[in-house]
Formats: sequence, C-alpha cells, structure tokens
Amino acid sequence: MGLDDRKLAVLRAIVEDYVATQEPVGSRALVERHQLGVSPATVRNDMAVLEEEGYIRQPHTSAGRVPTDRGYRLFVDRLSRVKPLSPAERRAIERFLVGAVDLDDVVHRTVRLLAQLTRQVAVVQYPSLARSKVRHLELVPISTTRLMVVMIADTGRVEQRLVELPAPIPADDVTDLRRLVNEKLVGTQLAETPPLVQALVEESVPHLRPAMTTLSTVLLETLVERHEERLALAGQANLTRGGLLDFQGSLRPILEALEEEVVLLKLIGEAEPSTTRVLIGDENEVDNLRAASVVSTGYGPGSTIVGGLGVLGPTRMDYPGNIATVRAVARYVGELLAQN
Amino acid sequence: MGLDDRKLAVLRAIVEDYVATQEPVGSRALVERHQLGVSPATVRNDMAVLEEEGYIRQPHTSAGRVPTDRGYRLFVDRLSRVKPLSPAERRAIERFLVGAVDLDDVVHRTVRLLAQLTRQVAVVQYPSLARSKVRHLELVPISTTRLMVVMIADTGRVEQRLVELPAPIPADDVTDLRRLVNEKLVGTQLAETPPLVQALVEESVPHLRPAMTTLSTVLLETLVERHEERLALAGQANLTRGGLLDFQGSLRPILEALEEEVVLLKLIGEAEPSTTRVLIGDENEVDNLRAASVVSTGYGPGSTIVGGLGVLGPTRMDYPGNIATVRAVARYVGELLAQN
DNA sequence: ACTGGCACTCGCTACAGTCGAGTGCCAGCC
DNA sequence: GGCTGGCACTCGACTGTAGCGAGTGCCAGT
Repeated sequence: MGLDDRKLAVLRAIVEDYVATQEPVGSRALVERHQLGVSPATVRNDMAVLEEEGYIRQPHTSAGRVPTDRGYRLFVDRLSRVKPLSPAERRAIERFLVGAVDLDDVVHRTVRLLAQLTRQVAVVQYPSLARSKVRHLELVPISTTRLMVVMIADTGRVEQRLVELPAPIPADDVTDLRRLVNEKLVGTQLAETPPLVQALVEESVPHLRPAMTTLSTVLLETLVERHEERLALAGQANLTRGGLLDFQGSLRPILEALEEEVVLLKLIGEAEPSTTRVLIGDENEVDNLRAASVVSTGYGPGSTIVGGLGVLGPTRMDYPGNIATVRAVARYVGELLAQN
Repeated sequence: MGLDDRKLAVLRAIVEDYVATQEPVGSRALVERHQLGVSPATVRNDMAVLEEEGYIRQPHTSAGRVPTDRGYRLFVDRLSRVKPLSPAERRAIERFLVGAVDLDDVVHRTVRLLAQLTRQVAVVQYPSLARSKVRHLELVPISTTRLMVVMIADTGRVEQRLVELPAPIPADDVTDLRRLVNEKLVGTQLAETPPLVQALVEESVPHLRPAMTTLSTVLLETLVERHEERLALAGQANLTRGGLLDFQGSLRPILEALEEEVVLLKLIGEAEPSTTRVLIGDENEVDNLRAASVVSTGYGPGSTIVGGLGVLGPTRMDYPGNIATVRAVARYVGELLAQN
C-alpha cells in the first residue's frame, strides 16, 4: 500500500504522458521527459509496485504501461491540480455566451462551446423543471374546445402543450381559469405542485370543474411527470479523434448511450451543489459507457443548482483541463441566468 | 451505350447482392444466385461493358464488382420497384405515431421510428415556419419591461422569445399591442410577414410606438430570419453497422456534417411536392457526405408540404426499402397533422 | 451470340526471421 | 536499505516469401 511520493510522481508522469501521446509509456521515456532524478531501473521498480496495486497495467509484455481506471482515479483525486484557464479560453467563453437572447440560445451556445473547448462530447441539461418555480401560466384559446397551455418558469424555460377540452368553453371562463391557476401556482416549486393542482380542481366552481379537471391532468402529465427534462448535445464528431483506439475500437455503444436521454440525464443530472463530479470508465453504471469518462457539474444562478452540464470522452482524457473548463463554463452560465 | 435487358439484369443483380452481402460480387456467384440463364463467362462480358460505362468497378484486379454511384443511380431510376411495406411495418408505424400529444412529440416519435425501420440515421424537419401561417400571437408580461412573445403556428409549432422593452409598459398597453399584432398578423403566411410587421410600427399610435418597434424587431429576427428552422435527429448509432467498411473507414466527416443544421436542412428541406428525392454519394454537394446517400421527401397535411424528412446512410443501402419507408412515414405524419 | 477453357493477376493468409522497445532480476555500490 | 547499471528475456511490429484461390480477360469453338 505504501505509495511514497516518488511512486505517485511516477504515476502522475505516466498519466500525463499517456494522455498526451496516446501510447504506452516506458521507463526510459519517463525519466527523459520528467525530472524524476532517478534512473529507469528505479522507475521500473516503482512501476512494478504500481502495477501490483492496480494503478497501471501493461497491454502486453514488452510494452510500456498504461493507467488503469483506478490509476486515473488516484490521479484525479490526489495528483492533479485544476489547470487555470488560459486567457484565450476565458475570452472564448465570454464572447460565446454574450449575446444569447434566449434560454434556448444560451443552452445551445453553451453546449457548442463546451464541445469546442474540451474537444469532447458535451451535454447540457436544460434547467430542471422540478427545480424551477412557476413564473406565469398562460392559457391561449385556439378554438372553443382547444387551449394552449404555456408555462413560463423562473429559469426562463418555457413549456407548452395543447389541451383538448371536454366541452366548448366561453372566453370569460378561460379568463377565470387563467386567473385561478396563476393565483395558486405562480411562485411554487414545480416539484411540489401536484397537491396544489389537485386542490385547484376540488375548489373550482361547478361550471369550471370539467375544464379544470382536464387542464389539471395535462399540467400534471406534461409539466411534472413526463419529458420534464430536456438536454442538448454537441461534439459527437470528437469521438472519432484518437482514431478508434479509444473506446476499444467501437463507437457503437457510446453512440447508443448518447441517444438515450435518460442515461445522459443520470450522468450529468445528479449534481450535488458546487461539486465537479468525475466518473471514470468502470465507475460508470451504464455498461455502454464502460470505456468512457464523464466530467460534470451543476449550474444555476447564484449558489442554487437548476441543472447539470458536462463532457464525455475516452478515459484517456485531459482531466485537469476538462474539469477546469466545465467548471468555468458552468459558472458563466450561472451568472448569465442570474441576470434574468 | 447499348445496355440490353440482360446487362441491366446483371447490374440489378450486382446491386442487390452487394447491398445484401457487403462484398464485391463475382460472375460465378451471380449466375448461381440469380436466374440469368447464361454462363459466368457471358456475365463477365456484360460486366466488362458495364464497367466501361462506369456503372460498376473493381476494387482491385482480382476482386468482384461493386456498383458505382452511377450504377446505384441507374438502379434507383430504372431497375427497382418500390418495395411495398410489410404489414408488420405498417403496424409499427401506426402504433408508434398514435398517441402523440404534441407537435414535439410527433416529431420525436417520427424520427425514432424512421431510424428504427430503416436502420439508418433519420432526420425530421419541424414544420417550416416560412410555410406556416400565424394562428395566434400571445404577449405575456413577465415584468413591466419584459414581455414574452409566444407565436403559435397553424402547423402546431410554437416559438417563444423574450423581449426587453425600452421603457416600462402598463398592462393596458400590452392588451392593445396584443390586439394589434393579432389583427394584422393572424392568418398570414410567415414568409410574407415582414412588410406587415413594418406597417404595424408605422401605423401604431405614438405612445405605443417604442414598444412596437422593439417588438417588431424581435418578431422579424426570431420568427422569420433566425433559427427559424429546427430539426430532430436519431439513429446515429446505425452508422456503425457495417463495421466501418462503409464510409471508407471514417465516421468523422459524417458526424461533423450531422452537427451542421444548415447542411441537413439543405439535404432534406428542399422538398418538391410529392417527390421522393434520392441523393447518391457524389451527387451530394456537401463534401463530407460524398460517401453517403440520402433519401428524403416532404410531408404535410393533405397535399401541401410543410417540412421534410428523410434518412441518411451508406451509398450501399437498401434503396427500394428505404424509399418505401420514408414515403409511408411521411404520409402517416401528414395525416396526423391534418387531424389538427 | 454464347460457352468452356486457360493463363494471369493480385489480395489474403500463414510462416519465418529480424528488430527493438521494454521489462524483470541481480549483483554491486553508496 | 535504496538506487543503479547490466543483462537476458519477451513479445509485438514489421518484412519478405510462398502458396491459395477468387476472379478476371481473352480466345477458339460451337
């Protein structure tokens, strides 16, 4: 177990070199490129220990060493400092995000930006409805039996849904309905809406009852239960860098996983406040992503978290750099949202 | 130039076998698997002619023949009949699309369905705003200086955008604005809105003028000019079938092209009424897609076209099958929209 | 106009041999 | 005890050669 400082330095050097060159790294190359102050033979002994402990492995005899998932984990936890962003990167972030007119716009720009800066696949979750408050509910009559419900959340998110009413409804009643739902629901957290919606039905005057019932069903269905969470994706072409050496030769499982919104949400959605989460290879619960790593964090105005964002790439990725970028982007997005 | 019936039959056989097996097809295999009624030697002579004319080629001297883009073109134009869908497929389509509650829902289900049936990458364009009419414009006051503009199109599409007003505006004025824009714009084709919006500003009473000006800018910007067109994508994992033999070994360019919305819109958006368009390899103007084929068509309620949909895959694809599927799906979606 | 036969091409596979990067181990040194 | 230089060993990558077989092009014959 005893990993002295030099062994750790060796591991760090291996990870850095391997990430940079994509090739197994040998003892000679190591001492040449890093100031370890010892000979290759010594490094070999250290490597033997590191291998025994499961931090590195040899793809085959007579090859250099490659970090294992466990090795990356140790590297991330104890051996790397978050790389400060270059001024160029900071500028890129600002330039990219300034001028966004819309939540949609913000999300799209963000995901593209992340993909571009990290050269990985980027994922951005829209502000979670569950964590949003209702700012306004608008009912727009489309015909006498059809209503468009538009919900505007305080995060800027807008959801709409068509409602088919059981019977024609006069304009005045629509006004009443609008007033009622707004009185009750504006300002409430969406996660706690269900009982309130229920109450709305029960308290409503008889002639509004049928319409309100339908309306409440739709509200519950669409806004709370169903495709509640959305996300944006970019940079899938980045998966092909590294010439199929990453991902053990097949992009298939990765691409499949990326099409499953549920999977992605799990990956980046479970953000604890102000932590950056790093999932390395096997730590990932999704089988298809066993060859991939994910760096994610939460974002939101101020210190609250309304959604997650992150990047996905090969386990052989630049963790310090990506962590820094993900954090920085999340912070900027948060500021942007706060201005609203 | 003279391609007699048998030569055409040989070409058809080559295309069919190659699509099925993914391997260059030789003269012996051909006569064994098809009732051509002649010997391999004769087929060879025919092949020589077909090669000279540029319909097939040999990957290398002692290999079988493979269709060229030109060969596929001839096959699609003259040698194949559209395959009728199997009852199972029809049922799949119906089952998949029934129960869609929303335009978003319809589009998402459609794109997944297409990807699943054809086992290719599927693209569905949202009903084009340019081809939609305004059904309703809603202005929702968010604060005294902020307005949410919601536009509902007759195709079911809903777009919204936040407007920052130059000065606070009283609730009554919002009502006036709402009335004005609706009076002028409801029922008009979006493509022809700009002059009308212009007129709105000029005709409006002085105290509404500033607000109306800002509003009109946003209307023009967002609803007409900018990200006007949206689309949905699915089935990218299907690109990895055929083990990298298709696409000459690199998915890179394809994935890149798929991230460019503009490119995709060009591909599937330029739909002429009721035609199914097939673009084969080189015919494609996008360099990145020189190794791919696209089958696309327009869809819409009744005989009008409001958007395009299609699939993208290797030139070596099942054209008759995919054409049939794309058409069928487009027809079903059209019917679905017509019910609105 | 079609066919059978035949020589030829050339990619694929297997096999052997060489090279070299990299290791593990050991004896010696500080 | 920890570090080092030296050395034998392993094994993948690469090269060259040879045999095979699928497939072709051509030609003479029907």
